[in-house]
Amino acid sequence: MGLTKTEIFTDQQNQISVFAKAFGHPARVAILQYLFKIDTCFCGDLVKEIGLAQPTISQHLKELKYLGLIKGTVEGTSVCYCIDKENWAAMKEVMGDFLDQDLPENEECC
Amino acid sequence: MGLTKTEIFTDQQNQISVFAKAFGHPARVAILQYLFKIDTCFCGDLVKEIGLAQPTISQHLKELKYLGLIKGTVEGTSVCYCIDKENWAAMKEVMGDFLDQDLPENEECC
DNA sequence: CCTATTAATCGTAATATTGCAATAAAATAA
DNA sequence: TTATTTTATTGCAATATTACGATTAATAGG
Repeated sequence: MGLTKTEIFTDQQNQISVFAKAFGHPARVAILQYLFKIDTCFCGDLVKEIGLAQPTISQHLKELKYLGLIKGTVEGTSVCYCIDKENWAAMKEVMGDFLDQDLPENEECC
Repeated sequence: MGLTKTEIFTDQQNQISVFAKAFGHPARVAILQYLFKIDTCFCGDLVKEIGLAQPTISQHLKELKYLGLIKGTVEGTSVCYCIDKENWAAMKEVMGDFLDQDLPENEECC
């Protein structure tokens, strides 16, 4: 056990949870917010910005890259990171459909 | 180690990650979607709907209740669950601020 | 070539999460 | 009171995640 039973859920439900899990750590939230704030590629030292060890940041970046939310292009000895706009928009649609669900006012409800 | 360093992040970043973590499991996504679909309190057997063991569902419900996303009121031997509309709206605002960040078209970017 | 610089990977320890059997608790019905 | 029904809790095993030291690429500049 300890293993999520993905097979009993819909693709949509699994997709939502995979994206949500990516945002489920403040370091990844901070990385993404920083890339948005910088508003261009960031080819500097993300480790200094966030405050975790370099291997830890690298690991978080890897996850975000794997999901396609960020892109990384080699620029000399450093790597340039930025938000993948298309994939971010696609993710937003999936998450939006889930979050923007609405309930009519129902007075019979608890 | 193995412990998230929440103290180095902002309250907002931690809040986003806590909500995201709640959606980071397909069972919790499924539970929430079902409560939205039912569109009223659900006082039936959520275990049959989702397909996990009763203690597992109970645990997921506990987490969602702890975050305030759902309410549960005792109704005889069973419990009535529904979305907490106010808290859901508050959560949506926090997550929305994060997800709806936008980048202007920047051709100098990678 | 050698030496910095920067980022990725490996290995590992600590903690967290998931899932369920067994059990307990709470309310109803007989 | 004694079942019955429904949900919560406990305890535990399996897996996942987080973090970082040590090491390994990969590139740039002598």
